[in-house]
Amino acid sequence: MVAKRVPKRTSRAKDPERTKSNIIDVATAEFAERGLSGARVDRIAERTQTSKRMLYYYFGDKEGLYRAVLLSYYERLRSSETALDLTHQAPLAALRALVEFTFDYHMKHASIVRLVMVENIHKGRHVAKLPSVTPINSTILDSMADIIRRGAEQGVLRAELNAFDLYTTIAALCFFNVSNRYTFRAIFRHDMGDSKEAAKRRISIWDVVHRYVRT
Amino acid sequence: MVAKRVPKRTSRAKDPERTKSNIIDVATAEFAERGLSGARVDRIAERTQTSKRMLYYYFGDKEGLYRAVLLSYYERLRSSETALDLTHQAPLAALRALVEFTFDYHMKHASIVRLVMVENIHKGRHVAKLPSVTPINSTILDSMADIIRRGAEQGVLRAELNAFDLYTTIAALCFFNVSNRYTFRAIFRHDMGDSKEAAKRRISIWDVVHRYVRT
Amino acid sequence: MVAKRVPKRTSRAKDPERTKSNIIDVATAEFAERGLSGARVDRIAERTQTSKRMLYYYFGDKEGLYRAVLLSYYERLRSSETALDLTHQAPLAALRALVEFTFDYHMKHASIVRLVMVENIHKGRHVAKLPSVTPINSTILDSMADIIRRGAEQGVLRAELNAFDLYTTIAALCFFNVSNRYTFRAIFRHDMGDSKEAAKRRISIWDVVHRYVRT
Amino acid sequence: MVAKRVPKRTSRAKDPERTKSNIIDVATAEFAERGLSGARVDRIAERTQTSKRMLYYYFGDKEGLYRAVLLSYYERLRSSETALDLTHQAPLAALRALVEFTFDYHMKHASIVRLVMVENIHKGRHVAKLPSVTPINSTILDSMADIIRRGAEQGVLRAELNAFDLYTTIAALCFFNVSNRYTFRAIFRHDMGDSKEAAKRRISIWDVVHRYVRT
DNA sequence: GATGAATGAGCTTTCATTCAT
DNA sequence: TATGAATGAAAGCTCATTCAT
Repeated sequence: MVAKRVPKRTSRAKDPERTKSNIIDVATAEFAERGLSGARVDRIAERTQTSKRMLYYYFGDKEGLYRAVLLSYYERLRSSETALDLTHQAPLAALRALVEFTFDYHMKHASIVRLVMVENIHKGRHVAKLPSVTPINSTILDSMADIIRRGAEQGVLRAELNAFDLYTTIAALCFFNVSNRYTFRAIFRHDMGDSKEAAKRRISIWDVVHRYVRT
Repeated sequence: MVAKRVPKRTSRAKDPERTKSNIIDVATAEFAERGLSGARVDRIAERTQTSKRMLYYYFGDKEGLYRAVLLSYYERLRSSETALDLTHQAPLAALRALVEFTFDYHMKHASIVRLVMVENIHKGRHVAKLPSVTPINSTILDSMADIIRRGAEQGVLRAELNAFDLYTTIAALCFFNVSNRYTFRAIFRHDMGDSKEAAKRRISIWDVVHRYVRT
Repeated sequence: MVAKRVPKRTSRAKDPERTKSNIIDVATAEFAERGLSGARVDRIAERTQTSKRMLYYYFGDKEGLYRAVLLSYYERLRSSETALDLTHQAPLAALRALVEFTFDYHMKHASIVRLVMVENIHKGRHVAKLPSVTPINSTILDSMADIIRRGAEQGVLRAELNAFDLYTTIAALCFFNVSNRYTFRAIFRHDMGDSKEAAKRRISIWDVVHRYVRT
Repeated sequence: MVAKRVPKRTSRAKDPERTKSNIIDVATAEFAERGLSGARVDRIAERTQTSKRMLYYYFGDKEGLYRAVLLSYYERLRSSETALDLTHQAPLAALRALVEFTFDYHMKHASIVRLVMVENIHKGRHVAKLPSVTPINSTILDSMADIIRRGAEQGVLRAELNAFDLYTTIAALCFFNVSNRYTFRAIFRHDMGDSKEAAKRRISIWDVVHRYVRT
């Protein structure tokens, strides 16, 4: 009377790391595209090399998978920022590099912008559960502070500048270009995603920042 | 255990407009809080003065209700902006008024910011179906252009300024403060929603804009 | 992209009480047969006049349904016991009536015995959540005490008898005959469910009780 | 996030018997606690010194393990009963010893009582598959018959007593105290597991039996 | 013998929507 | 117009079991 469950085998590769990162990649796309509640576990599983069962095996539940996606994003962002190596450039050049990198990074990785939006819709409930995220990200503020200090010493940047405030300004200008693209297109018939428009906006943003920081 | 059939309605006021706006208010909160797929029709109906049936009666389906919510938002935003009456103020004063209004409006109506985020997650699919939205919103660009023209004439604003670009800058800076509040708090331990922080940021944003536009 | 869910109709009777009690009947059988975790919601739904969805509509979840089943059992047991009307019979006759009723009731309603076993396996976690059960059941102890008091006054029952203790004895003897039937059959090749065996046991149990209570 | 492959085994003692009895101990607890369908193979494996594979290696499947648990219980019960050595005691003393042993054994080994309940829920389907159980257990009936015969000869026990019937009475009274503990607690606010209550009940049960058997 | 990774079937639950009254 | 009852489809998740090493 107790139904025996006999799994049929299909024989697949046994590389946990590969399996996990494959799942995360697919999940990133789905969560970025549809949000947390809009995402479908089945759809993620389908596009994966593995079965749905493995999502649960490795990540516990849908939310656990979502959290893993968030973490993986922040880790990648940090690596990219670190690679910029701002400390060895002249203050203004470093700042410009940071602005342009930030702009380009957001434009290129739209799905990440979307993920951050999704997470804000959820009031940051899930990032808050990733303990490793804070230290990862505050390094960017250190870089910012370093640029300002050196710039002030050399007389090319205003000494009153605040690192967090300046970073917020840059982030806001770059993020918005991607985040609000669709409503802006609908409302103003202006496509911020168009590459020509984007190029102009990139220059414009540097202009805004430059005029704000210079002495 | 047997639920006796006791009508829960307190007011049987058959006022369609009242009923509809009540539904929209409740729905706005729900959609802003949970997004389109996270929102629950049952939850909306529960918090309404009416029954679930009415919700379908007036708005067709969940998406129709969501669209109605979006439209209602844009209409209210327009009214508020119109009330500013920028044309009769000196260019710089008008610009500052607009910046501060935009900042305050977003801060005060966080649920609207969230709604816009939700709509962008859905790639603007639903605003696009609201034909009346475009004309509603492009008036703000006209105001912007008017300020720039007058400012340039009076020599207080740079003539090269572009209306759309400038408005985007302002919108980005103000929107971001609300939209990315939660991830910033988790990542930088900085609460952009705190009123003291907000007051400082408000000044800072005007500073950014001012330095950008002045001659 | 948002899949519209359009229910197809089959047109069915609209009698909530009927629907609910139908579900409870079917569920009683399933839970008694397989226990809480062994029971299948699908199987219950299948044998019902309604759909699976209604189980959740009325009872919340599987456990809620199980609780409703338990409650319904205790309510029916109470009615039956009350119908005995022990107070108007002579003490010994009343006691014998109670013993025989208890024996017969357990024999006839084996599924209820099984339900009580299931609930004890779960350490009474679910009955504990049924607030109305205690008052329902303690009336039997009152009857018991009344019989003992009257019996002692009339000199036909020992005065030292304790109501709870005596009831436990009766319950134990009657319950066991049904509850442990299967292991006894396997171990002793004796079928306590056989009607001849049962008839003998019924007499025997009254004999045990009688010898215990008489002066 | 990457689980490094560190073997958790502390003792690699390849002692099959030891391994098997370890598994059975853990499984006994799980099956007694949750029943057959409520038990989780994963949970059992976790609490074992070995891996899940071994569990299948030695017992075939979940049901095989359950059967092994049942068998192990009946074997232990027989040893204990045999150790009582009732044949060399005076009839009444022997009977009392048996009653008190039975009571104490059930109280002490509640998990065994639960296991028997579980098995009865499953209608004895699994004990029935254990061929060795019948002979094991009928020895207790032989002892019973022996006591009655000797007691009747000596004029201290009623000659009409039936071994099976008497044993059933004793078993019922002792078993119930453990088996129905939780529902009784919920219903009558009486804890049959409390040691004071149990001591009183132990005396009471002997009283019941004694009055039943004496001449 | 021993272990982590993998599997498919099936389980409980939820959701937007519509019918009967 | 209004409302509780009802619905099918599908969503998230769990389970006993087996493979590769």
